[in-house]
Amino acid sequence: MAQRAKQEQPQPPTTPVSMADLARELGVSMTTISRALSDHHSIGPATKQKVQKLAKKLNYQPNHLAAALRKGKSKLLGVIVPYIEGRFFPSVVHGIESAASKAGFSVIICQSNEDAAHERKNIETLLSAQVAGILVSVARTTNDFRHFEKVRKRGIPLVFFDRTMDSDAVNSVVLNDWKGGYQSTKHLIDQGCRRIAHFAGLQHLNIYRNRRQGYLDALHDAGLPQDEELIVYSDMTMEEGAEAMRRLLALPNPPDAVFSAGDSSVLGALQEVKRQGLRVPQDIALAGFSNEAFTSITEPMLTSVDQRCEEMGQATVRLFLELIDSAGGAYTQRQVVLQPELFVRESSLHGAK
Amino acid sequence: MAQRAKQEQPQPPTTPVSMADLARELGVSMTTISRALSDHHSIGPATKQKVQKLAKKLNYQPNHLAAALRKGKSKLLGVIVPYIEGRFFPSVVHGIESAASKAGFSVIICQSNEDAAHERKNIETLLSAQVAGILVSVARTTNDFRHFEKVRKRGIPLVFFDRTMDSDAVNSVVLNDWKGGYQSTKHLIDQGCRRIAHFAGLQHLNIYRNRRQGYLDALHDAGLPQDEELIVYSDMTMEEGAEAMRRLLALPNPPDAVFSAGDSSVLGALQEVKRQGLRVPQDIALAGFSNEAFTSITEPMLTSVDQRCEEMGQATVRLFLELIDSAGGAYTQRQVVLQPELFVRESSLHGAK
DNA sequence: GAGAATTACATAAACGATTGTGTAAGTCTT
DNA sequence: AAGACTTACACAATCGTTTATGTAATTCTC
Repeated sequence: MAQRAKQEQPQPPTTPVSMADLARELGVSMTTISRALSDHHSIGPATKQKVQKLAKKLNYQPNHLAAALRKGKSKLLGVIVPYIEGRFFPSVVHGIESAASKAGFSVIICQSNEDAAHERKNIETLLSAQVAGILVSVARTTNDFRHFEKVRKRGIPLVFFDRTMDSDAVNSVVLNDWKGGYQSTKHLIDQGCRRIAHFAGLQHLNIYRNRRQGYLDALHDAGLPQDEELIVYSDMTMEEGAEAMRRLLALPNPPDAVFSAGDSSVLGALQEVKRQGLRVPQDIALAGFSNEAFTSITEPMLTSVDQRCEEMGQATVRLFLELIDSAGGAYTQRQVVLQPELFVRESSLHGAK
Repeated sequence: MAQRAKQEQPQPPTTPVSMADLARELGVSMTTISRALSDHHSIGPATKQKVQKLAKKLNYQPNHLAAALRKGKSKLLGVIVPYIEGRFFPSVVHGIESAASKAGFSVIICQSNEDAAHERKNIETLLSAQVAGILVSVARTTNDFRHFEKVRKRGIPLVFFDRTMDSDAVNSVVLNDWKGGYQSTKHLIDQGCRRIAHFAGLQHLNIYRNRRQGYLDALHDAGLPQDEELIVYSDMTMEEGAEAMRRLLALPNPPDAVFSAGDSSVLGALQEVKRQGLRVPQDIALAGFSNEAFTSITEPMLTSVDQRCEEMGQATVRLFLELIDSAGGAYTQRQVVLQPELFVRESSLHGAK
């Protein structure tokens, strides 16, 4: 049967040129092509020139998949975050992407949605994509860490950032959350506050546990009592912050300040305080954590601890790069700790009333 | 809690089991393994069972790279955004990742940093990673679109979202920005405003051009004059918003409202208005665009147009999936238009003064 | 019960790059 | 001038899948 002329085919997809094409064109072997392109010493400068010129001319695009398959390692970097919203994770991802891209890596993003099972799935996905490494901030619900063990067994660099495991046997990049809590609380004390409450997050996450400990230690160092009645545990949403504030203000002996481990909850608290006709910081001083964008547009502006989001992303990538460089010593585990920065704003400045 | 300080052996990385391993174990060919795992009809149910059971038992993880190499198409989806900050792009990416992941695709994120050259690089990177498709929101500086042409030539689905090309010959998912501008402006008119200014973005981007046109058309339909003096073009940062507001308020005949194509600039404007001792919305009503998180925590809260960020991400993935399904008709280009939603808040409500 | 269709599997060639090994020539050493 | 290097390249195996093409055995059709 005669084949009908395929007339107005909008354009058959052009297949990209391969190394074989270049080799044929120049009458040399594929070895030569491969080595010329990767600047191998065993290829003469003249040949290299020729090959590279032809590659430009034919617009040769290396197939990274093929290379990755052969070499067993791709130029892909897996990242798992609980979600991509708010200020923190988008900024960290921003930092990761920038640094990774500079080092020639592409990043694959996965969301765990704060779910441990989903996180396990993500690990599988990334492993079967043959990523060169995995950067992860663990989901809130993760309490079993065996899926991470598997990554290590495969010899693939694993770096935790921000939310990590309680172990020295991991690579991690974290903020000195303790210090953030300490500084913030000490600042409130310095402003004359004596009864400082704390909005605490879920205590199985290292970050919230450390912030709380910093708070407690600052109180202790100042000779102030530690009153569990003044610590409110929650997910620290705006609503929960407002609710917590209501509860605290109703105490017979209400606090004169709040240090919150999150910004949303302190925002809720601020609104509640204003709703009750009280003044910030005169009646109650406020300090938060995360330095969210909105902290500088509330009235009064909110004091908060900056988490160095972008630096954290970059540091995480740097650590990853170190790990693949030192293939031999890859089993030494390193912890990088970033220093927080306290941004003092109106909500805690008694002098600026 | 017991500290597991066990000295870790530098265990040699275990190599993952391959189909060959399964085949050897069962004494069948790799063909059988491959087909059993992909549920091919030519494999008997008993054999399928056996293979799948062994795969589970040995914890077989398919090497997607190899499959992708062979099939010429991977399960990777490339995404190029100008940056990952603020509300819009993180949310869209969030939507994209969720939808893609549901369809079995992993997403590779690239940032163009608003730079056309960088964007070209991103395209190369994604192509050589053999992605199955590319979703892109073009950089502000892009005015040459040839690099996108190359993607089409390769037969790889390309979908623009939000910021697109001026052409029907593309697949795109956009917001009805015109309508957002129109609704917003009409709302201000309905509130009694008669001299409405506009903060306009760079006019070579479709989104800002359309918002401006919506604004103009609403004025026209209401029989109001269009006064170029009241349109301020800028990058719409907070500072530029404040500056623009200053300029407008200094006019002999200042406006009684501002419709801004962005939220940051309207926030700057709000602060400037308050600084000058004027009241919002009584002296000047304000409306923005993007429905940023901060719009509901300013005082007064800011009216703004919601861009359906997450829906946009999901719709973009859906369109991509349609394209790869209908491999034949992949050349028909589709435009999906999402409808904006105006969130009316205090900054524009004269009745609620 | 002969031919067609279906079932159930195997063989082997891809996909596109990397790389250990082999082999000529040319250069250097002594 | 003989052995030791170095230079410059080719051969062919390899990474882990997919898949076109067999090839028997079984079942179905009329």
